[in-house]
Amino acid sequence: MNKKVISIGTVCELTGLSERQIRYYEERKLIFPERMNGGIRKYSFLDVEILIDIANKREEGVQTAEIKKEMNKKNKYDAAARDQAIKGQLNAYFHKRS
Amino acid sequence: MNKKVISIGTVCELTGLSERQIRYYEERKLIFPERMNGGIRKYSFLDVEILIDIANKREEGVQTAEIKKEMNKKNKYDAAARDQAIKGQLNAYFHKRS
DNA sequence: CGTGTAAGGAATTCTGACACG
DNA sequence: CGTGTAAGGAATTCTGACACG
Repeated sequence: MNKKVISIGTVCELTGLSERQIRYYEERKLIFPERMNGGIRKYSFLDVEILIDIANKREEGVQTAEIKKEMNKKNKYDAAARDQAIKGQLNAYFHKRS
Repeated sequence: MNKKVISIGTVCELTGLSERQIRYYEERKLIFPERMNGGIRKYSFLDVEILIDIANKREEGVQTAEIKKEMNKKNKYDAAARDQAIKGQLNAYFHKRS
C-alpha cells in the first residue's frame, strides 16, 4: 500500500530507526513522506520497506549517497519515487510558507 | 492490511467521520483499535473499510446495535473481529490501569 | 441513541542548532 | 557524514462530562 497514513513514531517502531534517522534520510532524498495539515509527516508501507532496506545498507556501512544511487539503478521503486519526490517536495514547500 | 498503524485524525480524513463518532463506534464494539504507548488509538485499513460501511448504514438510519448484528451475521469480518475484540479490550484494559 | 463541544492534561511531532567526528 | 540531544512551540489525542433529544 502506498497511501501515506503512518506517522513517524509508528514508523520508528516498524523499522527500528530513530526519528532523527528517518528525517535525515528524507533530507538526503531517499524517502518522500507527505505532510498532513499541521506539517506532520505521513509515511506509506512502501516507505517503511524502503527504510528497512536503507537500515540494512547503512549497517553494511553504505553511505546515503550510495544508497540513493543503488535505489535509482534498481528502479524497483523508481516510478513510485518520482511521484513521491514531487509530492513530498510540494508538501514541504507549502509548509515552509505557512 | 490489518496492521494497526493509522491514528484517529487520519482515519477521520479517510472516512469523513468525526473523532467522536469513531470513538463511539468503538464504545459500541463495532471496531477494535489497538493502543500505542501513550494510549493513542491505532487503526488498520480494514478498520477504515468497516467504518465506511458503518457510515453508510448510519446514513440509512440503521442503529449501531443493528449494524453490529449485521456484521456478525455477514461474518465477512468475523474472524478478524474476534481477534480484534480481544486485543482491543486487552489494550483498553491495560490503559485504564496505568 | 448518537453526536457536538469545552476542559485540561498528556503524548507527539516539528524545526533549527550544537555536538562529535 | 550520520546521528544524538535539549529547546520551545504547535498540533494531536485522550478522558469524562454536560447538552440535546
